[in-house]
Amino acid sequence: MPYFYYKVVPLTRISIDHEPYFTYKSKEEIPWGSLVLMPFGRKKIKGIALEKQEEPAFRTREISKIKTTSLFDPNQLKLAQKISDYYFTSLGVVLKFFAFNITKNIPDLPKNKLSEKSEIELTNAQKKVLTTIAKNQQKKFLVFGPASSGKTEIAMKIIEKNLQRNKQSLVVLPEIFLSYQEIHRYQKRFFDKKVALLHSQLKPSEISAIWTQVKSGKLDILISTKTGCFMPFKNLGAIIIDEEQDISHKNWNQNPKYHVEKIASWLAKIHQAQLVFLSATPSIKNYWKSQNQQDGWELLTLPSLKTVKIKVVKPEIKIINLWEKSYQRNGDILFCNELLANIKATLAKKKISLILVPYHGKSQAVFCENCKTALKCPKCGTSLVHTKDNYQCLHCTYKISSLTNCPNCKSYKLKNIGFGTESVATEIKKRFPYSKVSLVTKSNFEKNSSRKLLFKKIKENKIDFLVGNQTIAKGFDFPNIDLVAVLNAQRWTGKADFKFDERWLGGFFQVGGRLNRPHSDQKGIFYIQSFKSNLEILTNLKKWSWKSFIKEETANREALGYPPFKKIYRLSFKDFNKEKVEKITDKVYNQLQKELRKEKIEIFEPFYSFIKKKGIFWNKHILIKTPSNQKLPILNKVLRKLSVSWSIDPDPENIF
DNA sequence: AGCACGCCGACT
DNA sequence: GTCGGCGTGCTC
Repeated sequence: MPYFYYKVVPLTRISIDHEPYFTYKSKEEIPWGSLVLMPFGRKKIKGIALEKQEEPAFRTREISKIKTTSLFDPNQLKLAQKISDYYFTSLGVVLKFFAFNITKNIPDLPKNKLSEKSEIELTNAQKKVLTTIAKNQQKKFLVFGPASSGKTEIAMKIIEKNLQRNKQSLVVLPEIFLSYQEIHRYQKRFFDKKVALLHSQLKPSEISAIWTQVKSGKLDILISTKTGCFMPFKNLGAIIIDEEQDISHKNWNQNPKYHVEKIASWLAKIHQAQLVFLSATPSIKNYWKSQNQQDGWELLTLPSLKTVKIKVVKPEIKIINLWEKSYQRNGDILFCNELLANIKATLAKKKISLILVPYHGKSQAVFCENCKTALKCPKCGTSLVHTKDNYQCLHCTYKISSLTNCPNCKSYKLKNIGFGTESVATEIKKRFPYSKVSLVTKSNFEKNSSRKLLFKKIKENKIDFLVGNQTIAKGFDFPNIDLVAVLNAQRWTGKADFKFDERWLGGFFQVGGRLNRPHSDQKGIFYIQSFKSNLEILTNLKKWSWKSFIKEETANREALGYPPFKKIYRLSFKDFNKEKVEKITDKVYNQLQKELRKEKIEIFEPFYSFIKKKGIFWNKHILIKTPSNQKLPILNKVLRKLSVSWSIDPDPENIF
């Protein structure tokens, strides 16, 4: 029986300098883009079969099984190719992100039960923004507007236009479990359309249902995290990226270290789709690019709605320097007197106080009074966190019973230093015994049932205090939260990373934006307690002006040679053998210096990552700085030659 | 991830 | 010369 020969991409890590295609034979004909199983080396792995080939001169092996026919379409391959080139990751590894697990029995999409079509009349500013977007289909738009300035309304209007043209829309949100209230708005508005929600907690059959409808073009709107970009859109008309600055738009923990901004721009180009980014606190880089109309970016600014009809007042912002206050405190370092008084007043009004604490668990660290050391993770060397029932490492899976003695000197004199979310909740309960305190953790917020219960309680005013980590603050958008307090804000300072201030201050703007929602009678107060004296950048917060911070910070970036003024590459190498890590990173550093000496390229000596040893791995980085907006084919060539054990991030979000 | 191959140092 | 250790590159 004659064989058919196919070009196949094995879904595995292959040197990026090597051709990603291999030729396999098959007795059956295979449709383009099918997921197959085949032998590769001594293992059996998955691959994507592409075009038919002539019989080659070399030996070929046989495809063992066809798993899913036509799992990929040519547009997806085109996008994967782009990602592979830009992020120095082999095509096979990139294609894994597109290889959704499609089940045999595909259910129908769940019906949308909501049905309130609430349309708001647009302001002139919103109308102007919409006409500009409609006129320039090729551009990347950054819509910059403060909280409650009507950015979502812009997104919904764009989606509506695309529905009329029979085109699909993709809405990308950061961490979906923190965006439930936003998702609700889309579902309500488009109750009579096919809207699907894609996230990591769905069952394979549910993902298959979405995948099928995206591919057939039946699905109108896909609301998703960044993974939504890998779906097989039939006729994509618009991509909306909400909370453009959010860190979860970056795939930081695995290769390729992609950012949704890049993926979305390529996807938009392939489909000739509109591309719009929304933010109240845009990233320095993208704001600068849009302001200067670089790389196809365009800036659109929305004024606050207060200038129009809905009155939105900025929250009252109080910044407390705890050093100045500490001499007048009555043994109280958790809340200063002024904050305590306001908490009491909020409680009396039956409104909610949202208390944000930088540490998880019961303390900042666990300290042994006998040998005077803090309990450390034996694998990572970082402080262990005391939670409900154990001491655990936040960087790996290490945990020990909290009933233990000191692993160092066997003493039982273990003491909690400072406070964490759990101890603050306990303390509030102690001081206000009749109040209802709710401890919000990522895990109880991620669970659908517990989140719904919590939201219900909040709406019914059955909660007085919400206590949690700052990262969960953006999940709360309720009119009855009257006070927000950030305790020990200085915890977040001190790391000299280039995006540090942007993240730190941006977090406060987002938290503050939860107060004084439109149509509410909130008289929100926003407290920030801090021990640090570097409070200068907080003046921007007092002014409630992200724009003035951007101006300051852009000047810093330019002076210090950071993005967007310089481009940074971060090369990382990890291994369980410390000597090997040091030897190899030194060798590559010298090699890079030799090969790139003549170019306008700065190479920085290898240095250990912020967490020197993560689990069993030692981790070292090499930084490369180049002029931005300049193609450097030589650098590209050199980086492509690095061995597969290196990880390359061409736009790192942090350096250490 | 595991294996072949090739370069280089040590040794009968 | 030859054995073997290890680093590098390949896997249709």
